[in-house]
Amino acid sequence: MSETDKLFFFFSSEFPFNKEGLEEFIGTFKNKKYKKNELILKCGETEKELRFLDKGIVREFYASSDKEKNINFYIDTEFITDFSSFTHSTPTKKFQECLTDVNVRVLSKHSFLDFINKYDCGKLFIETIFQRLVAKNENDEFIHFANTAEELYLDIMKNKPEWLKQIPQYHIASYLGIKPETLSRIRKRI
Amino acid sequence: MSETDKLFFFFSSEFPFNKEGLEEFIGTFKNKKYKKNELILKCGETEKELRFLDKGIVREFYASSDKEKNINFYIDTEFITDFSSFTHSTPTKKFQECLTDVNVRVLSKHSFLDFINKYDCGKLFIETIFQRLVAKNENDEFIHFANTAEELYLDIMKNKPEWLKQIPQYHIASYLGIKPETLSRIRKRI
DNA sequence: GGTTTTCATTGATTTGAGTCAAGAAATTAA
DNA sequence: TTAATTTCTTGACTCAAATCAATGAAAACC
Repeated sequence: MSETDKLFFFFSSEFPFNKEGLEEFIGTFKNKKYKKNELILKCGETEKELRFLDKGIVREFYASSDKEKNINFYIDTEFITDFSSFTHSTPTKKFQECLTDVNVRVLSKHSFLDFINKYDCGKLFIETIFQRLVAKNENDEFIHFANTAEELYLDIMKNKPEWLKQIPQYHIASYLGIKPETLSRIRKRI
Repeated sequence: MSETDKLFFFFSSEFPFNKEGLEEFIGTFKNKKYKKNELILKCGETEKELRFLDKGIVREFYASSDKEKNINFYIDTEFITDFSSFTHSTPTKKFQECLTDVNVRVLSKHSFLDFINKYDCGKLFIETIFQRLVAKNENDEFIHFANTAEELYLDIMKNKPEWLKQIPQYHIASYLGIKPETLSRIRKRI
């Protein structure tokens, strides 16, 4: 499937766009490439573009002077924009780093705002995004409350097997909030 | 200030309503009272009303068979609805319990939808709510990443002193993710 | 006002994850 | 293919928080 087709497929199945709006929308995206280990987004920056992951793996994490914590991994084609930063023009608190070479499709905020003004579905898109973010955050919060690190790991085995195939274990450990040595011991137990 | 005035003040300062819409909106709220220790919301229920806290203290928490974790306390006048559950008619994962006698003002979902259809500002209200929820969730997530339990407690001392005056320490401990004995020892250190 | 219950503190002990360090395995580079 | 680097595993030890248990303080109740 071409990159444009993937975007089209993603949008038409996931978002309430009409065909006319969707085709114009996708046509305005541009290609962008990153090398493994490059940072796509840095804490303190303000999002100035919509970014759709087309190929490769991205980890998202918090970092301070003495530590890091992974909060998500992106493998499938999906948006990897910090929508809060994008929508309110506020600095992000997150980093995004390429775990492989990465292709993304990007749309400048300017183009996006033009689009919003022209089509109702653009506004609906942003609404939908925020509602889903709330649902995801609350679900994650509950999952972390209800499960131990070991249970979370079993959950990843079941529901995100591609993570375990393609992401180093020390990154998974950070995502689970434990040290790599501890994850190694959990794996031995299982 | 009367209860209606509080609602009016809250909305007009916080949300982009026009005066006409706002007055009609507030007029349709009804009063409701809860006793200390009563549950306002139970995991598994679906929100069928907008709920505005007018007086009293509410704790919000997750619970499973063997444990609980507090995730928020509400003291000031503000909405205490699970908007995800309300908007999507999905069961909530949260509990809300009164730590004191409580007065709330409620609006049925039916009345709210009527309102949405009549006034643009109603739609904007829900949009704003979700955008703020995302911002709050992300901020909380970062705060918990960057700080130890002791630092979080110092932060509460500084920014939420009313919590420490009015909420039992074992509930604060649960909010911080530690045991009451540990919080007691942290307090001795400070 | 006195009693009962709840909440907070303190001490002694246990426990599970972190730390440190070494070596094995796997991946990448030459 | 071999060498170099990175990642994963394993063991010994440390430490911070949980647990267990008892007491003291405060609040709620009659």
